[in-house]
Amino acid sequence: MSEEKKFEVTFSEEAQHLDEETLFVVSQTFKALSDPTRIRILNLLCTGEHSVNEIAETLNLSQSSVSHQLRFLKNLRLVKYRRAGTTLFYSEDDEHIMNLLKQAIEHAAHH
Amino acid sequence: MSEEKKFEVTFSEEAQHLDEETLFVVSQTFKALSDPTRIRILNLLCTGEHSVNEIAETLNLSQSSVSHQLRFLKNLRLVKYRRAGTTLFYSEDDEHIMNLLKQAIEHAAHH
DNA sequence: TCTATATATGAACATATGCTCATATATAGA
DNA sequence: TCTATATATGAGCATATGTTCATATATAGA
Repeated sequence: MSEEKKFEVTFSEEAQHLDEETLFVVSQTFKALSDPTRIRILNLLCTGEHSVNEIAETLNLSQSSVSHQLRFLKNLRLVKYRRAGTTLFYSEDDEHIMNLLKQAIEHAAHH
Repeated sequence: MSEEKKFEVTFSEEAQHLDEETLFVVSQTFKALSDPTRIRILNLLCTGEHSVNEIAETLNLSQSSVSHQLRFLKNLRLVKYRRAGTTLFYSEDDEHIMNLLKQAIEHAAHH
């Protein structure tokens, strides 16, 4: 059985002013979540940390492709890594954004 | 003062199985939210319905560009429209996804 | 029907994106 | 230091994306 958690999400009903920087950050964040490969990687990282090769093998992707995408996600601080010898274990680094992803998956899966 | 609302968001802690269709829908949805122009349009529609020209003038965009983007958003059922003579009033059509956008904006604006 | 206004559409173009391939870098062990 | 393993990186390429421009369509009124 999967454990469940509840989050309280508060936001304004009105349109918010969008300055250049906020607009850029929001668009970049959603861009990160708009690619099937990155979605699969992040969804896998929901289960805990994984090395680059583990990710590549589990998702049937090339090592290079995974590494490129992890760099992308790391630049946006959506993932982080821990080194153990020559192996890098990647994991989530933004609980809030991961919640957005999970919400979208549930929304899509149930409709 | 802006009115506030609270939503309870429930989701699994575990990675969810992602079938092809869910993956496609999720990526398409986030792709819709990954472009600054579409974000600005959706953010404006948070304040209620607006005609194409109103949107174009308010956001300083070309009529053509707005129309193209609205078609994109309409195909994904994120917006809908109501006709009044020759004018089309567009408005939100997916409360859940709009909530994701608002959450992301708040997240970005407060960091 | 003719005209004006509002919106939609398609082509063309420049830029962005994601992948592969080859290779570079980094760490650990012999 | 030499080798093996793990990961990162850059170039090149095919495709996707967002805008503009010109034009088409649709509705209302005279």
